[in-house]
This record gives sequence, C-alpha cells and structure tokens, in this order.
Amino acid sequence: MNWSHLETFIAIARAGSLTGAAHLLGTDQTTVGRRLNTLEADLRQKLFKRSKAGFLLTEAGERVLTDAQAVNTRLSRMIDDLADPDRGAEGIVRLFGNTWTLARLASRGLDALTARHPGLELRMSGRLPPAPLHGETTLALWFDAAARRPDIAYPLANVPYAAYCAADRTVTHDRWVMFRDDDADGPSFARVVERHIGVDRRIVLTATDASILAEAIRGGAGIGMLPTAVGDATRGIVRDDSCANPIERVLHLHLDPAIADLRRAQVVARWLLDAVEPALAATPIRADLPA
Amino acid sequence: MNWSHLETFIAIARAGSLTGAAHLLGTDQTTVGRRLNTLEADLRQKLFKRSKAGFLLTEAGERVLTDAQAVNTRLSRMIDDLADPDRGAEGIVRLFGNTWTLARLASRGLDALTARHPGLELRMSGRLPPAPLHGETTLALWFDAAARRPDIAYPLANVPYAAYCAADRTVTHDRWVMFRDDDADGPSFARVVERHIGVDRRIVLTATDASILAEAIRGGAGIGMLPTAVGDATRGIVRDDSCANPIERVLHLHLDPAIADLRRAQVVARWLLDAVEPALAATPIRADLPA
DNA sequence: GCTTAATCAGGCAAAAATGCAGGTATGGCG
DNA sequence: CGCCATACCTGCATTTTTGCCTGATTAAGC
Repeated sequence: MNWSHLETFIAIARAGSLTGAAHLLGTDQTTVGRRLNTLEADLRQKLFKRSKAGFLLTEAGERVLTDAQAVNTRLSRMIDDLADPDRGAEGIVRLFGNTWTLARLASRGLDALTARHPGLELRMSGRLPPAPLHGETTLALWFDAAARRPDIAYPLANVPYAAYCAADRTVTHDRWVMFRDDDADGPSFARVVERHIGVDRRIVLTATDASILAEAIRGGAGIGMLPTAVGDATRGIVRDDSCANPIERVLHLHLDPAIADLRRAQVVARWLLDAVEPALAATPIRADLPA
Repeated sequence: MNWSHLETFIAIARAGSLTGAAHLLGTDQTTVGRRLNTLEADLRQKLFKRSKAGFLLTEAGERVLTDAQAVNTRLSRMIDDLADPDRGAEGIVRLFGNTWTLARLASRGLDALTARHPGLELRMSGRLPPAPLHGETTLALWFDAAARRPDIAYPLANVPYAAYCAADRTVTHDRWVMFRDDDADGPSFARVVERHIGVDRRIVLTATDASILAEAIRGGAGIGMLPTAVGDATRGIVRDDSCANPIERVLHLHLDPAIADLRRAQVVARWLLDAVEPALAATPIRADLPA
C-alpha cells in the first residue's frame, strides 16, 4: 500500500468529490480517481459509495478515515516540531470568518506577517467551513457562535458596534438594516439588536456581512448597527448614537486543540491578536491561547 | 512530503545501509538513496549521519523514526482490522529461532498453514534479530532467554532433551559436545548441562545448533544432550540415558505486544502451538497468548 | 602496501504515474 | 421532453520515477 494515497483519500472524504479533492490537492481529478481505485484495490475494500450526492464514506471508509486523520495530524506535528525555529512558519493556514472581518484584517500587518514567514500560505474564506476540517490547520473568527465539534472558542477581542445612518439624508429612525446569518448556529446577533433598538422598528434588509449593510445605509435604506471600524471607514455614512447606544460583541477565535500548538497556527493566532485593534477598532482580550 | 518515503526511511534505519534497506523493501539501492535524499530535502533535516559504520540516525532522525514507527504500526493494525475475516491472513511474518527448531517446525503442518492463508509469507531466520524490529510482525522462539526490549516471552512448550551417542562406537563417557551461543543473552544452557553431567567431563565441541551437534555425535566426536526430536530422527545415533538423565527446556515465544493482535501474528502463533508437539516431541503449554 | 569486498553515487533506458483531451452519464430546469 | 451544467471515466503524450550498469570510495585482510 502506498501511504501517500491516504492523503488523497482524506481529501476526497473532505471534498465529497474527486474534482473537489483534486482542487484541494492541486492535482488532476483523474489522478485522484486512479489513486482511490488503487487504494481500494490494495485494501480490498470499497471506501466510498458512489452516489448521486457524491462520494459518501462506507463503514470501512469511516474507519480508514479515522486512522488516516490520526496519521495526518501526527505527521503534521512531526514536520512542525522538526522545522528550524529560526526559519519562518510554513504551510497552509485556513482562516474562516465574516467577509468584512477578514477584509479589514487583511489590510493590517499582513505584509509583515508574510515577509516574516515566506512559506506561510493564508487562505481566507468568508463562508462557513463546509465540513469539519479535522486535521487541517484551520482558524475561525466568529462572534458569539459556539465552536463546532473539535474546536474550542477563545475570546479574542471586544469589538465595538454603533448605529450609523446616511450622512446626506434625513434620519428616519424607524427603518433599519440588520445583520443576520440563518446558517450560523449559536445565539443570534439579530435578536440582540432587536431588543437593543426596540421592537417597533421596521427591518427593511438583513444581510450576512457588515460591508453589505454599510453600502445599504449609505444608499439610504435605513439605519444599522455596524462595527465602528466599518462604519467609520465608509464614506457617506455617519455615526449617530442618538438612534441606539453603542454595544460590544466578543470576537472568538475557534481553534482545534489538536493543531493549536502547530507553529503556523500560533503565528497566525498571534498576528490576529495584534491586528484586531487597528483593524477592528477592538480591544484585544489577552486570551490564554495554548502555548 | 511523500508519506511513503517514511517507509523507506524506517527500512534504512533498521538495516543501517541503503543496500540492506533495498533488500528489505525488495527494491533497488539507488531508489532507496534517492528517496532518502528527497525526504531529507523536504524536511530540511539530515536524518542520518553517513559514517564509515553505515547510516546512523541523527537526533532529528531519532525523532522522525519514533513517529514513523507509530504511523507504521497504526497502519498495520488498520489494514489488519480491515481485512475480510473469511480470507486468510496476509502479510509478512518473521520467525526467529534456532535452526533445528525452525527446520523441524517447517516440516509439520506448514503446508496446511500456507494453504489456508495463501497471502501469508513466513520468513524464518536461524540467527538473532540484528536490530530491534519494532513494528515488523516478528515472532521468536528461544529457550530460557529473556525477551528483548518491547517483546514479552510466553512459555510455549516443554521440550525434552536426552543424551545421545554414536550407535556404532564404543561409548566414551568423558567426551561431550554441547550447545552454546555466546551471542545470546539470558541464562546459559551450557551452564545447566555442565552441572547436569558433572564437571569432570571434557567438552570437545560446542555449537550453536542441535543439528550440528547431532552430526558430531554421529561422527563419534562424543556424547551430547540433544532434543529427543532431533536425536531420535538422526540415523546413526542412539539415546543413552545412562550417560545423563533426560531434562526439559521451556521454549518461549517472544512477541511484541504492539503487534500481538495482528491477525497474521495470531495465526502463526496458533500454528506454532499446534506444531511443537509433533515437531519437537514437546508438550505444549497452553499459554495465555493475547486474544 | 596491495588486494578484496562492500557500499554509495551518477548516467541512461525502461516502466510507471500524471495531465490533458474527449466521451459519457446524471440531475436540474424550463 | 430536450437542453445545460456538472462530474466522472478512458486513450494518449509527457513527465517523473525506477532499475541496471558503471565507476569511485572506503574498510578489512593478508
């Protein structure tokens, strides 16, 4: 058996398709398919059920996945421990979070980070992780949300929110735009804001990202609670504390303990801690991240 | 990094040379060397010191070996658990022991074993294991010897020994041939026999294997204690209990607990338990082998 | 000091793995 | 019902890997 084929196997399990796995691995779909066939022949076991919904793990596949992921994390840690401490951190780090959060973070100190660690590849994604990315070096930034299965949530910063309205229009206190993400689990920020601003206001728009709301406010759609970092940086809208009192949300870093001590994870986590203040106008919480 | 190269790495660590590793893997020495170079380049670490004595692990190499072996055993177990119980056991099993022991065992029921398990490959070796074969599926049969590091010794059978002399010559009670293995650790059988036969006898030959002694006795070199299975099967020599009383030695099965529950190890262990009686004229001890 | 044996590196042809192009099946949609 | 989009599978050129051969180096033995 070729041990490397397990790497391919993990990618297929994660992506749910050969094409997706090929994309993850930076290789061709035919290669992925042939490797899987070879692996299944070697093990004399079908690892996936080829259904219309994609590649679904069989019972044998589940078992193999457990072992393959264990091997994967062990080898990741080995490579990490082996790396020269003087060299920069290396490898891929996935960072999930809201688009606006990532956008603002990307503008603060990313150049210094990548200059210090040339082998580091940061992959930001403004969507929810599609599947539990066990073993991948994955960080996530979410407000208030409960961490998913293996992850643990560490409080990272208090992020100030305030009410904003269009600068060039009459303030209409009864029309609001609001953040909402029906797909996210955890306590709803929409609920919090609704209680905060009162129940007799009309919601004219909800969106999944603050940047969308900011544009809506600028266009005159209504008033909205925005992170001050976004509100203050958006031309054409002004803060108006008379509409609603400012509030703070706690930004959490979600981290799988299994990969928390990898060098590249630490490097990125530390960078985040430094970047939240200038990027999000937030007060960082000196979280006790794992050493 | 190519995970499969760790397999090569383990083989080099075990063999101590590229050529030896290539032999273990059934591949070419150049391939082994190139894979090692690739691996070292990937990890940016020299894993071996190329000395005149061979390939010696560096400190980084030691660490990699630990992880690689852990991965190896985990994958071995995975493949084993995954195999269809109805199919025969598969894979390589190494069996160490005295040449005469292995020779006699090889003549009893080996055909049935291999017929039942076509994928099983038994590699008998009449020498001491050159290095701790961590992770290899290795069984060893030794008399009285203490088990090496990870192995545990299970009593397997009581093997009868008796004195033999040449059938066609006058019995000379003062000339003896004797088993001895200076390389083996553990209590010396030679010492036991010496006490058993008395100190005023002359030792004219020592050898590392009973078959050698049997031939020496037949040639008239002297009297010797032989396993009755060997003595009775050798033409030209006869048992003579008047020279010395028969004794019994305990044959132990040495087994690494980490691999004891592998299917192929179990199959071979059970075969050994059945084969010692007809092959060695021994009374098997129903050892509580790990399930 | 020379020979012998063994091992490790470099050149080159064969073999294997890979990627691309084209073909096929399946589900969604009007 | 047909069209379209997506994803998976097969034939062929290309790249990569492998194995054999040869030469260089080093340790052991006489």
